[in-house]
Amino acid sequence: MEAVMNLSRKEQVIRMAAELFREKGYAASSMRDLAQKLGIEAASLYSHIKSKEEILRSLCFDMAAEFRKSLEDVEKQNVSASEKLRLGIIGHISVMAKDLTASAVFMNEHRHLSGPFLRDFLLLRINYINRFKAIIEEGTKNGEFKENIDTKLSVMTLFSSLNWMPQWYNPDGKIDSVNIGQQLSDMLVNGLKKQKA
Amino acid sequence: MEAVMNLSRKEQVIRMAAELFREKGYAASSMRDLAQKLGIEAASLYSHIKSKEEILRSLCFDMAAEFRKSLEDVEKQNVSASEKLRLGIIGHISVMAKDLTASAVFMNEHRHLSGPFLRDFLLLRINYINRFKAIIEEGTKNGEFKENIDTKLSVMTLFSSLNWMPQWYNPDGKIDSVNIGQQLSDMLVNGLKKQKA
DNA sequence: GTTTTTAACTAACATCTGTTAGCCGTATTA
DNA sequence: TAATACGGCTAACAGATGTTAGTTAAAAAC
Repeated sequence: MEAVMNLSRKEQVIRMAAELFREKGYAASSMRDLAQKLGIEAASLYSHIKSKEEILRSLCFDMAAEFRKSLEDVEKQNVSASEKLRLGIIGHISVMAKDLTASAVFMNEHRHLSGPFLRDFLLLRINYINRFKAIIEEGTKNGEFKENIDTKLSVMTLFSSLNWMPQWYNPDGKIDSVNIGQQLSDMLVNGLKKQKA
Repeated sequence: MEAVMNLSRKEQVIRMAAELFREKGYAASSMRDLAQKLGIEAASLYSHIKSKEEILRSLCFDMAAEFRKSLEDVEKQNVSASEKLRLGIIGHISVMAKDLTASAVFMNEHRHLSGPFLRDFLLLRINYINRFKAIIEEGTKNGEFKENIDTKLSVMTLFSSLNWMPQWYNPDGKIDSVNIGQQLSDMLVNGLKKQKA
């Protein structure tokens, strides 16, 4: 149970760091800034974390794991491509909505990961994207979507929309995350779907 | 005429800075890094620019001006809302394609502008977005688009897609910028357009 | 051919950076 | 009650940061 308390305080540090990184960016955030937000001295942070980058790593890879998990659940389902896409979008947005701050860091600050960690992160990311791409391709092959679609453009458009949400979405507003996922997928899918002219 | 040469060298500095800021981010880019890219000493940079932030300012505000100009040309035209949207999208992408590096900086690094400059920038930006929003609203009012659209979501989706382009678009690839704008607007507009069921 | 401009240099500044070492009070555990 | 771990502290480091001052060689303008 010491471990629990330890984690609890450590996660408090990480959460504050996430807020800071989101506001000012990773590189512009100093350990002294972070310490001040917590009301302690900079050196005291190192009782809880090993380095500044360790914080970024845990933020990025924890989010990546949640995104992955969410998509895996969707892939198991035996439904049409457009339905899979819809569920994938809603899942992604739900994961983001659970921690918008970490999501913003995940997507804006990951490039400050060093060397092999950055590499690993990018591999996870491209894998995730490719699995969405596969869903779209499945839809074009079985006739759900238009045949002359540029898959890369489509999937990048989808991802752009998803990834910028933390920048403008207000979780206290009138529109909740499932609703927003629903509308977004409607908007994109109906743009992709072959129309019965 | 001295001014011309001066500008020419100054712009060389700014261009290199744009590349650096894009790769590493503004905060993580040092003046010594920049100097090294140019083969000179850090202090020598100050013969050409007043400060690090001045570089960022000129990058951000120059791009903002070009976006604005492009949209103004479109607004003058007397065409349908969906056509205006199409032209606006193509215009935006064309401006970006003319300088993808500066575009990436414009959109990822503007937050490091200080105080009043950041404020001015954000005002320009929201104005630009609102003018796109107005086009979409025009379309919903005159029956071109579905009535039950969430305008904010739509315009944010559009912007996300546009703004992330510099991250993945390869200008040497097979698909040119007008083509991409065409496809993107097709994808979005046909998602918005009322469908003759 | 003298003056001016351009574009670079060296040296140095004050401050900020991430991080380590070693110490100490308080609360939990044995 | 003694031992341990938690969470903080101060002091300090070695290096990086943006920027200024003053200088100088070469090129352009007069």
